[in-house]
Amino acid sequence: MYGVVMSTQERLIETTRELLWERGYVGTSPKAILQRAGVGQGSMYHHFAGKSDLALTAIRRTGEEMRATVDRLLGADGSAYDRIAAYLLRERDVLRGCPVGRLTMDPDVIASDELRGPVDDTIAYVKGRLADIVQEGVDSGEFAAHLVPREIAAAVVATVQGGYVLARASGDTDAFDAGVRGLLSLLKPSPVPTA
Amino acid sequence: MYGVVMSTQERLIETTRELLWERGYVGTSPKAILQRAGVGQGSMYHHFAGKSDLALTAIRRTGEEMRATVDRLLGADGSAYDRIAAYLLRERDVLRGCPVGRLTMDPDVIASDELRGPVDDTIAYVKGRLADIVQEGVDSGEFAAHLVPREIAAAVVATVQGGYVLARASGDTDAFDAGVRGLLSLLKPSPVPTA
DNA sequence: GTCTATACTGAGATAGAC
DNA sequence: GTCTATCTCAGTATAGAC
Repeated sequence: MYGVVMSTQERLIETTRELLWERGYVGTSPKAILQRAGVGQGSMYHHFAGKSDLALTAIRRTGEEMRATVDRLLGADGSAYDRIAAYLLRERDVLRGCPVGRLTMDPDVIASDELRGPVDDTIAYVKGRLADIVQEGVDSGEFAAHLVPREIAAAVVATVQGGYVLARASGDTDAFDAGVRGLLSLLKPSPVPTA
Repeated sequence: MYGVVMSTQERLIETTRELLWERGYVGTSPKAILQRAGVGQGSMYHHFAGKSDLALTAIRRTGEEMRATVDRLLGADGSAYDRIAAYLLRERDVLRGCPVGRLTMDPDVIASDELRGPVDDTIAYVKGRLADIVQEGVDSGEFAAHLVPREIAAAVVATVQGGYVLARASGDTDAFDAGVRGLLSLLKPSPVPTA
């Protein structure tokens, strides 16, 4: 990506993705986007209808990227536990938070069905994929039969999203890691005493 | 609280608490506060140095309130599991999110050690109290000995904070409840086969 | 203490030249 | 397509009257 010459339109989208991640929708002004992208006002209003239209394009792309990442992590080999652990333990820039989840705290995003749409879809997709894995684990006997896949999946995604909150509150990534380790310790299939 | 006559200063603080909860720090303007409080500009700058000073006062109070709530829930009778469940299952206005946790997504709050301070302190306090309960549960044999109290506490708080994200993304409180139930199903002490 | 008036910058969008 | 005016209103704060 770096060093690649991007079209003006691409630069606007990528810059908007960065700023939405850093500052959210309310905290991101068209002027800030244009300055960072090194583009004039006219270009933005030529390619996009306005701030919300540009943001929608950026959010959709970020959502697509996240699905691809999740597919890669959860589609790998290994037990159900291993794949869930891979999702939880993946390298992250923890203090930056989640580029999708953070938008749920944005009042203007939540107030707009159009902007909230891709956020909702992306998170629902991740939960669904995780629920599939948990179901596999239950079916194979790896996980206890009483576990409800969509509930475990929700807990897993919530731990990640909440982990960002803990880490950003303290300014320390350890808080994120602690939560993840706690969940994994609860999820770990105990070696069944077959005696 | 309702119907009680509040001083102008009190009205400013309470209104700011509301708006910070609804819209965050970046999304809350002094003008919006003044209009909702029905107060003129002068009063605000008489009692407070500016937006950040007023916000700091409001955040501190919200943090105190949260500690009191947590003390009440975790100080009740019952097993460790029961008290943690009480915390997780307490009545909440889920779609509003957490008035403290949401501030961690606010770039201006995170950029200011002064504003982030009470947010960090409050969340650390909740984690600490929960860790105490988990430690009790481990000591009494209610929880497995390999569980690390501060990790389980982090997972519990993260599930709540992340649950808000899931619920707000979908516009449905069920997503929050699912995550909480998932975590509780993992945490539930299995009836030990004493045979 | 509280109010209104004023000031200045930024947010968000439009108009029109090149 | 991209740029630079220009416009209107909101954000944040100060000044000074009552």
